[in-house]
Amino acid sequence: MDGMKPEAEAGQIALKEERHQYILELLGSEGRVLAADLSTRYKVSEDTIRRDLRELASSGKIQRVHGGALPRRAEAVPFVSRQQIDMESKIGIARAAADMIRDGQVVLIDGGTTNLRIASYLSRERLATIVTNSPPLALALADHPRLSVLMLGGNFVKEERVTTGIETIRRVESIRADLCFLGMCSLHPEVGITVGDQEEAYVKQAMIGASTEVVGLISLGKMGTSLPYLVGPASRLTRLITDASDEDVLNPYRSQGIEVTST
Amino acid sequence: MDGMKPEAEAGQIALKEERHQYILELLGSEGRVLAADLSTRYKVSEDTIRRDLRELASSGKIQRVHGGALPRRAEAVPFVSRQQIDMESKIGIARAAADMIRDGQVVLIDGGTTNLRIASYLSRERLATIVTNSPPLALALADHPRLSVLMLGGNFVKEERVTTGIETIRRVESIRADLCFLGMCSLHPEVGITVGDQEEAYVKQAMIGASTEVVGLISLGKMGTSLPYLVGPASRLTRLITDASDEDVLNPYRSQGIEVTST
DNA sequence: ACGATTTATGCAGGATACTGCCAAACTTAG
DNA sequence: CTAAGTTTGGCAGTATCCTGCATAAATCGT
Repeated sequence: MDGMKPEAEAGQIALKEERHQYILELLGSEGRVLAADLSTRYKVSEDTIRRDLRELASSGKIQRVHGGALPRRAEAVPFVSRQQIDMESKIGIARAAADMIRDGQVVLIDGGTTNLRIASYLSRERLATIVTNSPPLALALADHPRLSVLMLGGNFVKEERVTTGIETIRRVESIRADLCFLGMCSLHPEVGITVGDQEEAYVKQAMIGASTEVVGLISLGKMGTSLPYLVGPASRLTRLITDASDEDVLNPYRSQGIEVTST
Repeated sequence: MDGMKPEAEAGQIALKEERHQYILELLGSEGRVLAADLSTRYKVSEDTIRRDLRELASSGKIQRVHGGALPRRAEAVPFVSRQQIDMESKIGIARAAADMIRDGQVVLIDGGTTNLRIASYLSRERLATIVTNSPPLALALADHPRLSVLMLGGNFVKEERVTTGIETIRRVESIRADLCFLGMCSLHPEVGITVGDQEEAYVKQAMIGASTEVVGLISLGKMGTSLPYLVGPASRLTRLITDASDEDVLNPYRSQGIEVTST
């Protein structure tokens, strides 16, 4: 009532969007931000900063940690231990994906740790044909009583645990699938679907072409990022299953005609 | 701007996640880390470092050891298989088989639990091409640094964890291998090599035909038995590796011109 | 212009997380 | 075996976080 702008003088950041922008820049240059530090810097309470950070984190722009935030790093862990990362979200996504499969369908399933989890949530009553280039997935389905599993051969890429190459592609091209679950390394509304390996990109392209419906499974952390090799535009997906819930993140996909399921 | 690596501000690391990231990087570049060293480096107590290491270890990202930690490359997928059967004998057989492989060779390896063990005993220096219809074997080789792995596609037989069918056979027929390790379900000097599945029998036939040398791996308990589907006469084998040592059991094979290695 | 609805912010509290210290148990090396 | 170094689990202090609520600013509809 008294002073219109309590402390916000020239040079001080008073608006939320401005702070967000600035936090991102700072994160880019310093590699880390602390909640307490930001609070004194912008002359706002720590609660406000925390809200800012929470918001930025929920739209996937930063990685929130106790005490502040870090830039979202590309995971430097090419091991099996990726399975542990984001467990919670992957479970939700995988379960939603498993529920999409109907009796009698032919389903293409790509590699990746999220896709691997689909196996756990497939109803044991389900009768379908699963086609995959992921040996771990085939193994995970070995205990399922009614599924028929077709393993796609090819060169085995150790890091990703999938097969690739012309052999894999040829075989995929001779299939007509109802459904395809594509493992997403990264997805960006404008850039599209991208991966870190050229061979894998070709395989994914073939899978997209072979299937009526193409479903992308992607956790929040990978949205809005991109990698060197392009698979295709995001619009090649007919559906997106994700744990992201921020409308600003999801709407760009909806406007491209992609059905979005948020778990 | 170049020197913005974490090292530059090692004394100021305040966030847990930051330390974690840094520890992983350090582990990647130095090959090991010491708790006491990390403590002075980050200016936190050793207790905190130990907690960090414990946490990283429990999520599978590092291997905790007394005094510090090591990278965790050698750890493979948590196989939940029942390979306990005949452990002792299978280890000896698998080790002898692994020793047969030479640099530059193309090696066909069939499914089966004994064959799977070959992966563990393959020298990490060995440079060769492994062709297999066993997804578990391909996975077991994923941590090997120098091998090239070709996965044979086909219908996945859940009980045996191998691929079969015309697709598998066609692909095998287009290969010229130096060596072939055949998993033996049962072997009889007169009846020959037999298995419990027709499709598998065809695949094994193709493998025998595609390889210069054919090695049968068989534990004592399976010798002298037979199953419904014939792969071919015992004489199709050029070598037999077994834990049987009874001359009466082995001589019938020797007299067919088969080299016999008893472990 | 006015009140009503929405949005942003700050504050209080209870809950949670992180850290350092300590004692007991354990490991490693002589 | 002992001795030194290491690890673990419990404890307490502090910092950080979240929830709900109240206030202030901004937006909106009439």
